[in-house]
Amino acid sequence: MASDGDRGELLVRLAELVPVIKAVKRDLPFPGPRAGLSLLVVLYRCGAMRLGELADCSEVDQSVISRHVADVEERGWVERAPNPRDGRSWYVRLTPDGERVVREALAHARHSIEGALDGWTDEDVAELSGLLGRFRAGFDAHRDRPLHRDRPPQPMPDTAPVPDTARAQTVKGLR
Amino acid sequence: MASDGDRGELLVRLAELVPVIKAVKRDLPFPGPRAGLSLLVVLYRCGAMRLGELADCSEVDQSVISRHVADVEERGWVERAPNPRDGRSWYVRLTPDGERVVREALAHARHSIEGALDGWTDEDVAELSGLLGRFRAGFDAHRDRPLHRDRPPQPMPDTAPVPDTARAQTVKGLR
DNA sequence: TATTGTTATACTCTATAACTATA
DNA sequence: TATAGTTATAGAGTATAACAATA
Repeated sequence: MASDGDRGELLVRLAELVPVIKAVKRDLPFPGPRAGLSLLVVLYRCGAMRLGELADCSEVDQSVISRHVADVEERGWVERAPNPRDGRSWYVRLTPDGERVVREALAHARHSIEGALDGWTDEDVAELSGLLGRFRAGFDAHRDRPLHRDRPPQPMPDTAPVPDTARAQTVKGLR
Repeated sequence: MASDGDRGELLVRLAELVPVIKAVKRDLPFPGPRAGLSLLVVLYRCGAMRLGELADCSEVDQSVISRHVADVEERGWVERAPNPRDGRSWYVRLTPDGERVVREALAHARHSIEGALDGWTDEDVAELSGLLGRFRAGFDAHRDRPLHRDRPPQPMPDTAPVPDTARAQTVKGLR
């Protein structure tokens, strides 16, 4: 088991990562609120999911996700499909345009951290990625409500996406 | 040099750390706004510094730091001392009470990530800490305005801390 | 004229609580 | 009765711009 001092050192290293992530995120040429991007990345990695799952993965309240999804939906980056097995919930998935936006943002961010990896070997980078993944998995495993990043993509219901106008009606209870 | 795919993987691992940090921070029994805590941790690690330096380290605007410092100062966790070599600037340093608050917060956070490190050896943890430190240093080195985490503690001017009432006067220009 | 720090203002992000609809 | 999602509201966090004091 890792000693207390070692854990303390790791904790501070993680804390010191926050300004770095903040800087990388700020420099992104992302059109629209940055919070929407985090949501798109989750969908890009894990596939379509319900809003509540999206909230859990993002560690924010459902009400927050609800607004952000509405925002990126208006921008045409995600679309909804009703859950045929539960009329209360929606599936959210990336549109092709949304996937393009995510790819571009990730490519830019990759460029931002490029300099930080000067002199790193492929093995060094893989080692860090692996340890971070292990840490994240361990954290999820010991959590009441895991962030379940490794949740396998749920099967999408084979229904057509719901156009915005039609959805506005169903939201008002006319479904 | 690390390949593009490896860097992309690392990037996503870093992004996936954000909800973890968010969760740990949320659970802290910290009295007062969480933003103030980040500031205290920087002072705890790097020692006394000016507000502008604090802003750089925290990757936020000076105006933001100005407000947060005023807040934690009111709570008695930091104190200011005038810079004898430059009448425009202040040094900010932790009070004993502020240091206690930081230690308690860090101890609690250490406990929060304990479970995530189940089965880790001291070497594993040290390896991750080391790689993160190296990454951070590399990022700083390639930045226009580095976050200079490793900035050595500046010598504190040997003046007495400025009481709140006295400072209110100097702020109004009566120094 | 440039820089340090403060303040006014507005915008983004977030949580809480009340609500609708469905299970 | 419980759960998924929405909306109203308020609070926290932030950046921009204008400002005062000092270099």
